[in-house]
Amino acid sequence: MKTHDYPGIKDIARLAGVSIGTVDRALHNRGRVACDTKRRVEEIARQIGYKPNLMARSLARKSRTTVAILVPDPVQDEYWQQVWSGFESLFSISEHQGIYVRKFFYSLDDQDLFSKFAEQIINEKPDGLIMAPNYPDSGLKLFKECEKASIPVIIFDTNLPEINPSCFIGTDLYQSGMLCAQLLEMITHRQGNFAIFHIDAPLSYSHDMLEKGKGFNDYIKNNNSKRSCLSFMIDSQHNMEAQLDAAFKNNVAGCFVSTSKTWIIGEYLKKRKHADIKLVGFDLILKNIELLKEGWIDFLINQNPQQQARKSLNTFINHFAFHEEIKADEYFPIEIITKSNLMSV
Amino acid sequence: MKTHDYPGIKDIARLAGVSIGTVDRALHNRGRVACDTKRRVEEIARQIGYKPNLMARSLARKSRTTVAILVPDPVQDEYWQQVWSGFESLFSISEHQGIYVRKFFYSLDDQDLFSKFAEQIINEKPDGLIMAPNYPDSGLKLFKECEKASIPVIIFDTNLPEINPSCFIGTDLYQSGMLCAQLLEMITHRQGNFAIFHIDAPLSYSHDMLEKGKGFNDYIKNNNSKRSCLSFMIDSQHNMEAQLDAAFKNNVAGCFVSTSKTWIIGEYLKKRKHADIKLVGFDLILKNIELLKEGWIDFLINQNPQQQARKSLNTFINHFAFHEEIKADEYFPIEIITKSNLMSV
DNA sequence: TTGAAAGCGCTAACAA
DNA sequence: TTGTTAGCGCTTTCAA
Repeated sequence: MKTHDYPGIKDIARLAGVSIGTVDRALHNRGRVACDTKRRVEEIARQIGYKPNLMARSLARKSRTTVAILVPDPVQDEYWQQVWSGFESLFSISEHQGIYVRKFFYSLDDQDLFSKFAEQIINEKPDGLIMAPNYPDSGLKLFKECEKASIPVIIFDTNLPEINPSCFIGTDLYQSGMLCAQLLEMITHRQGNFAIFHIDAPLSYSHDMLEKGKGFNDYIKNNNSKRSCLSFMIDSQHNMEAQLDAAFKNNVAGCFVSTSKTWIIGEYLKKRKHADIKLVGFDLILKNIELLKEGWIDFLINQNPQQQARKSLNTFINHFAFHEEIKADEYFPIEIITKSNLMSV
Repeated sequence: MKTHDYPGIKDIARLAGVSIGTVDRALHNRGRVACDTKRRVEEIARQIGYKPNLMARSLARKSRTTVAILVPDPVQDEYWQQVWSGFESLFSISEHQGIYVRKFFYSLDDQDLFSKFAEQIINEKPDGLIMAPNYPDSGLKLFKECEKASIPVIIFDTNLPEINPSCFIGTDLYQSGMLCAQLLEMITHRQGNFAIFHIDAPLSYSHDMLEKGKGFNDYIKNNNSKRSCLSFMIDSQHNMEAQLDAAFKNNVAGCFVSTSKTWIIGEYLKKRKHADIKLVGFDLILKNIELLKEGWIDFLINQNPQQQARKSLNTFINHFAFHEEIKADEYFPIEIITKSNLMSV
């Protein structure tokens, strides 16, 4: 370890012939500094290439920051589990920077809980909020109240289109629908139609599904495909097989599932031995991975839940600890996963 | 900002009835502490959930760390430019943590320079080294000397198979060859052979190319494809078109290029209007991206140069600043890029 | 408008 | 084996 010394506020003070207190005030526009000294100090700081030591700064400031995270309960499903593990992976670093996380887990079928937490968050006045607005109305309301309280908000996973500019971190749903269409088109050799399956659409997901479906449809329409797209809403709780049997009567050559429930169609294809029907869908959850390996699912789109989560929290770390600005929307790469690149994820 | 107070070393001292000096020694096994007090202090620390304040620690230690980075010159090509921009993106953070980077750029066709830098690095004794061992022999030698000097080394981008265990950060070349074969197989509808192109193989890249080619070949062999694989070494400087014309006489239905020079084949296909020949290759460089958009390249494999670089430097940041262990080999996800997910990267 | 000084939580040198 | 103390570079309060 070398002791590579950088100029500090003390050096500036010496060179400018003032005290460190004055330097501090001059550099931070805290007023009460003669215009003249201020200029001199700034000039010297620039000349010697002064960079504040941020560790010392936050030590001295003794500032502790709270970031609230409002997301679906990870015990509920694997996708949100992956999200949470992404957040967790940064907790040690964030705490080292004096940034503490307050978590709020709502249920995907309990809008009231979401609203209750929204209220609680407003009351607790955190320094930042990361939220997955699965309930767009309540989400929008919370966003606006945070705005009023000037609490920065990162919108996570699903965007709120009403807000502009916002800071969204997630994937472009429409685009990922297009991508699935392209892939399906590329790998489907035989003639036939494409089927879009929306499985078990709860209120809190319907927006996502439709957006993806739209992307899929538009790609097919705009790329002079000879195929038609048929959409099916499937309720996996009641008579699912009958619903699927009916759907597959339409000469289906390729399927697109708009959610992680891709495995439901995969298992159906396996059971019915439809080896020549292609299937693409979403998310690297265990059941999907299994079917991908076996060849019943051809492509999975990975929305990169861990990384999205890390990026979100990291944005706040950089903001609060390093005073970087929070940039506007950041769309995440849409990852294509197939048998051969699965293990590398 | 709230002032959420955490227990510190002072609290432990008070509770244990000793001085903070003793607590410090007890917690850091610096010896010279009665076995008894040590246990007591540790117990109390555990009970009150003591976590050291790392900012204060590094401030007090005043330790400055140097990490050497030995990579090809970014002005030479776009791929290494992307790598370097990945490193750069962490410089502000790393400096905040007292970690300073010393850079060494060698040329891809100048082994001597690599060796010269290797020597220089050994002399300067940095606290860590990140190197892309494009010249395996010299690279291996440097690695061993660092080992002797107990300087941790991260092997970047290309692995040195002789070293085990090492800390490699990059993609699995063999696996990415397999992936390309799978993709090509999926999208090639018509009959015909697959051509593997190794373009302008300098000494410093041949290992990579061969490894990818092997993966490609093995996939085709082991997945009862009816196709054969033909390998071609192309020298783009002399009579390239003739070489390619000769190659394409072999009823080629799909092409695989083992490097970023995929665009060379793409441009050839475009010129000869071979719209029905599929093409997959590597790296998101501008010329490739253009041809991907136009449809002359079907898939590109992204080795994620920026992210690999970030990960490498980040590993050292976590090591030196947060005292995390450096984990063994870390293979990076192999990203599949096609027209529809291109902009999201 | 300025300077002096205390202290953030920890390390490390020195004294006891 | 232990306690004391002087910093690390910066912020902030108080007095001048």
